[in-house]
Amino acid sequence: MAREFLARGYDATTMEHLAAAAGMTKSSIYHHVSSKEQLLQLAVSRALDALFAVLEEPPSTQGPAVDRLQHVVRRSAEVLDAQLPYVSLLLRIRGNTPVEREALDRRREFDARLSALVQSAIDQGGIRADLDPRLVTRLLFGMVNSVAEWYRPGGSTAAAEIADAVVTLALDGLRRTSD
Amino acid sequence: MAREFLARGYDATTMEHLAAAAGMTKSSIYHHVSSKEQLLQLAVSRALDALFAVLEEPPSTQGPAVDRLQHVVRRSAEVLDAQLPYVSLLLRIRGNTPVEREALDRRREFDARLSALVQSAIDQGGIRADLDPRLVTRLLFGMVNSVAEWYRPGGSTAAAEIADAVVTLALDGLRRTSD
DNA sequence: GTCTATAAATTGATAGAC
DNA sequence: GTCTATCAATTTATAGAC
Repeated sequence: MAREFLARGYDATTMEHLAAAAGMTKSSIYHHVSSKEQLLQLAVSRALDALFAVLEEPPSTQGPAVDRLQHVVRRSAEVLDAQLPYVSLLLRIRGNTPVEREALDRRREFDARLSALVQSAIDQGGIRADLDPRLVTRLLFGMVNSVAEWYRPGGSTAAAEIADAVVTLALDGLRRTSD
Repeated sequence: MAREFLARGYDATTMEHLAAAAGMTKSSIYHHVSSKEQLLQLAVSRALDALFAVLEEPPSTQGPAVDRLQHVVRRSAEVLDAQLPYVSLLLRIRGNTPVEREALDRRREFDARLSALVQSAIDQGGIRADLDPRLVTRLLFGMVNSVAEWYRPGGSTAAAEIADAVVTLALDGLRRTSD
């Protein structure tokens, strides 16, 4: 279901598309859900729940902020892998309807939590202080989220490799490492 | 026009929306263009032309690959600033129609050029060699492109500051710089 | 070039049988 | 729970006057 939205985008996916993919007719779908928008609601809630859960994991709540940040970055990439269609849907929301706007509100709350984490890491001297924390947060998780644009589970690139690359690139950069 | 698409997304923007924004009626628009999809065509072509132009600028074609890469990253961020609605539209294309698929083809060609540049930088020892070049390219320009999700010209963050932050973060990373 | 219709197709959703 | 209609609204696009 969310796979159909992933392929074409929410607006371009019709109930007819969903019905064909589910092997039933349009009207049968309405026996299970009340509207197309409710499907969107369910999907983005699933994504948001998974993302917020990362913030509650012990490694995200204990220890130096840099380590916690690193853990959140890595786990966010893994959530993207495990919940790809749902997270993609969330990332593409524009706020066109009440349901979308509520999802955007929750997402902004999540982003604020990330931003606070980056700020803590700076305050503790764990990461460089010469860049705007808000900007760093956006670029860092923009990089993580961009994975949703091309990653497909089961492809040639494993989720763990991606998570490692993101963390390495974000923390140490591309510059030739010593030598 | 492309601003309307930027706000709601292409599919969710109706000819009525465009007409209201342009201060005329729906039918008047059809005096200037032949279809809604032609508007998309014009917009994404503009974005692609601007991006490909960056690759032809002398600093992109001369000198060490790292420097050329750095220039392309910085200029791509600037194109995003100057052509935000058009580039956003391009980035959101899913390939639902022939026009969209053609745009995706051109974009893939652009991505291949970027990937070749990253490969050169690795070959010349300008950037670390322990990460997959294809993956690095995707993450690097995923970070650049993610700026389209939140950046609005005239806001508090200047285009130059963003371009600097992207280059710094990508090349040197977040880790506390010496000391 | 812009307007008022209006056509033609698509699409989200419902009614009611089985 | 799934089906066959079918509705009602939306929306892209056209016709033709001014």
